[in-house]
Amino acid sequence: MSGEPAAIALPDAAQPIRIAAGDASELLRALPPESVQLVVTSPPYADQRRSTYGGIHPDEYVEWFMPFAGEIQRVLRSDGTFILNIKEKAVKGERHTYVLELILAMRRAGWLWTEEFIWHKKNCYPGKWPNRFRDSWERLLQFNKQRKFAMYQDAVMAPVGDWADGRLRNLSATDQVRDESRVQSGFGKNISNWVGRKLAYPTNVLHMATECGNRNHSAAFPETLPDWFIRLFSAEGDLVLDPFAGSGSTLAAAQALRRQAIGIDINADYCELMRERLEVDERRESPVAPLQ
Amino acid sequence: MSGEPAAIALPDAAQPIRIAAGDASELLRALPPESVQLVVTSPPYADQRRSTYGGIHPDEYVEWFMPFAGEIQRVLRSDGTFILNIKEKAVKGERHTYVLELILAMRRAGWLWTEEFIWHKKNCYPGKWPNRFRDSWERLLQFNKQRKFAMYQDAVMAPVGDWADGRLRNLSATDQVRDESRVQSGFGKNISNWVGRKLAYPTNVLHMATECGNRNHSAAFPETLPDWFIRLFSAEGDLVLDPFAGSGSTLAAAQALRRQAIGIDINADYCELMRERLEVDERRESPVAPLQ
DNA sequence: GTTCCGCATGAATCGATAG
DNA sequence: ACTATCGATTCATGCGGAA
Repeated sequence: MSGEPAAIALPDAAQPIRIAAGDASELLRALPPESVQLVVTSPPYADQRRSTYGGIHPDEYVEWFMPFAGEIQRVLRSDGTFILNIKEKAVKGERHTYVLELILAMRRAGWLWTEEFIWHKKNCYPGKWPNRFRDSWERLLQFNKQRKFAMYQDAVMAPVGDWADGRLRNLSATDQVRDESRVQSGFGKNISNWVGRKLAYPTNVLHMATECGNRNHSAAFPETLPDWFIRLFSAEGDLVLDPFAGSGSTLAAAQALRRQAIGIDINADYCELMRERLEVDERRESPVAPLQ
Repeated sequence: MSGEPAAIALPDAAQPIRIAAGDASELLRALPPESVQLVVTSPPYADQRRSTYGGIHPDEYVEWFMPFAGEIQRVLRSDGTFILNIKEKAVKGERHTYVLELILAMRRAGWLWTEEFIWHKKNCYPGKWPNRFRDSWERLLQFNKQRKFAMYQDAVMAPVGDWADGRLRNLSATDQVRDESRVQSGFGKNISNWVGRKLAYPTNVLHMATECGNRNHSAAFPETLPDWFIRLFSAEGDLVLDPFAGSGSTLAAAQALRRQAIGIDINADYCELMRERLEVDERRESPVAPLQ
């Protein structure tokens, strides 16, 4: 909890991951312009997580967010990408419009709204209401500064079809279905399982379960999500930024993929948890070796 | 092609399906207010289908659409629902904002934007672009006049979960996966397969393949889609409206579910095809019996 | 080592109740 | 009237413990 850096510095080979506690719209001013290749973030949703964050009223959400967008625009490279995970909540029986307003405000500020990916959450929150089903999807908004941006489509190709053609390994029904869902989603870590399978490009719908084993953070999004976007929109050594780093999933994915990364969170305790998770010690020249 | 009715009349028991050729914003004036329980429609997309429809420029889409919305608002019952299938196209590398603007305009006109369902198209159109993946989803916007509306949630419950708990029947891998996908989608026709399974409410993400054998219509959406919404938001005998009826999928689903229905399309040839598909003869008291 | 079962746990939402 | 808090509802997932 001690020794929080007062400002952020650019990562380097010796210290590829930097973590800072504070307000991203202020801390980012220390970064040079056009220094970040990719921003992947999931800001606090409106009126959610009140206990840990301030809690932003839906009607004030756009006004609250745009200063962050402004600094992100400044530090983002011209061929860089900004991925924003967000979903409007239901207010008085209606979906609130602040996300729509946010997209329009971003365009007025000069951003291009390139694409909207759908994150289909297979294990969404349960519940039953007289006028509504469970909400099982969120938006992943892609913004860019230019029409041409860096995109590495081959890095996210996924195997197709073979789960149904008899070459499937002899698994339990549960594992077979899980295997199938992994294939459908386009996510999976064990590349060796994919040898000999035909690869295809994914679509703009991503199937992923939310993270259950929450690492002392109320809203971790699964590491496979930033992993996918980091592979798609950056190369090794590129700098990735998450201005609302939370539990550090984006940083962990960036670290595993050998990208440099900066994580910022208003909550100093979360920053400390992230440093532990990533084994980052900002006081040293290089990451601390695992203790055991 | 002869004998097009000049106006639409309310369906009745003898003639539960009515089809009219013309501009829905004009023809609907013949209907009494608060007479329709559910509207399910997929209007021409912006700048698409220019050969068959007029082709609406994205920048003028909201202005073009709102007169239809106005008449729909008039004829819709106060506890009725309006389901609008739409998706913005990419223009100059960006997603166009006319759908967002449309939602805001609908709210200004007094509609409640109750929910946004996602239609995940499993077999979306193939293709590859340097800066974009295949678009495999569309919006299904739900609008209402009041916070309280008719909703029959039990009518769309689907079996769940059992693939994971060991009670699964001893099926081949392919059948198991197919079974699972049917469960996920919440759609399925063979009710007998569901006996003894636990039912659960679906979510707001619908998994459906697009219709392949398009019936001489450039953008048929699958009949299972209107089928689902008709079961969810109407009861037997209720009146369903599709002001952009196209190939008649909404009418066919309504007919099969014993709802009354009105279909309107600007294209008289499509109306004739619909009458053939549904075996509707507006000149008689009752539907014509199949010829063979 | 596997497989199976039970259980806690969520970026939720509505309606009622209380201030 | 308007806002804040609480209880009830519900299900996919991952974990631990047991067979």
